Amino acid sequence: MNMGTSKTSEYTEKEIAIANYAKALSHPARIAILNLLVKKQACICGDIVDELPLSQSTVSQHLVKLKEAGLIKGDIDGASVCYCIDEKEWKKAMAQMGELFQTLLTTKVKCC
Amino acid sequence: MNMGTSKTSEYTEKEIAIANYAKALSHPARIAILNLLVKKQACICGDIVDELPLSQSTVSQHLVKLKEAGLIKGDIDGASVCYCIDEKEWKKAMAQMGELFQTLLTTKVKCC
DNA sequence: CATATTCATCGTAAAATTACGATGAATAAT
DNA sequence: ATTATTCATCGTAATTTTACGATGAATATG
Repeated sequence: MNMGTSKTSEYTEKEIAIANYAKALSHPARIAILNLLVKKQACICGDIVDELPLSQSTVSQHLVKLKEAGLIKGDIDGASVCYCIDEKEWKKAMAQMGELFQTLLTTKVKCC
Repeated sequence: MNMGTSKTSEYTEKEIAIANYAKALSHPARIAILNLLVKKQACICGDIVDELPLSQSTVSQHLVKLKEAGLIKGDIDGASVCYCIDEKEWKKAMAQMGELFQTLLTTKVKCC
């Protein structure tokens, strides 16, 4: 029995990509950082630390995760660093997530 | 110095809500489950296990997390359970996440 | 040059997440 | 009634995440 077994051994690229973006957004501190970057309408740096209930090193780690996910970029500007939304990458991210959202929103569910 | 200290001791409700939704989506298995629920256009149950590279108990745990986040619902149907997208809750979730996305997309960043 | 500021990184500890097998409860089938 | 199927939960181990202080590199300021 069980001839047509189709247990996948991996996930699709898309699934992994979306999960990674979601992971980058899965902590309130990182959402707060993104909001700060927009609200201040300027590339703040250590100011982020002042606005969050976290130490400098912890904030730095969150910034690394946002950078790794490609959601923000940080340019060195003298002694300080200028962080801001990476518009181009952000759009790519949102396009991928939006695709999933749209599918789930528009597909008519007819059960339960 | 530092008179106007405004280090927040907490995050906003919105930040926490968005982070929670993102956390629910932060694992490829859970993205795959959502896609399966849509693709099959029917409330599958243990079939999910056959399609994923995970054990039954692990899949069950992922389903719990999706349920806790309010993204899916599961109705008991005899011996099996019928899972499907919770349309109403899903729309609420997407509205909240979409709000953040829109803000970050439309706000003109003028730095870096 | 000496000192201060800004930020990243290292080491470490605590907590959360992920995954599995084993077990059990509930319903269905024989 | 017995047996099989479906799913949740428990216990546990391995890994990842979160957070902090300490330290260090780089630039700016005195």
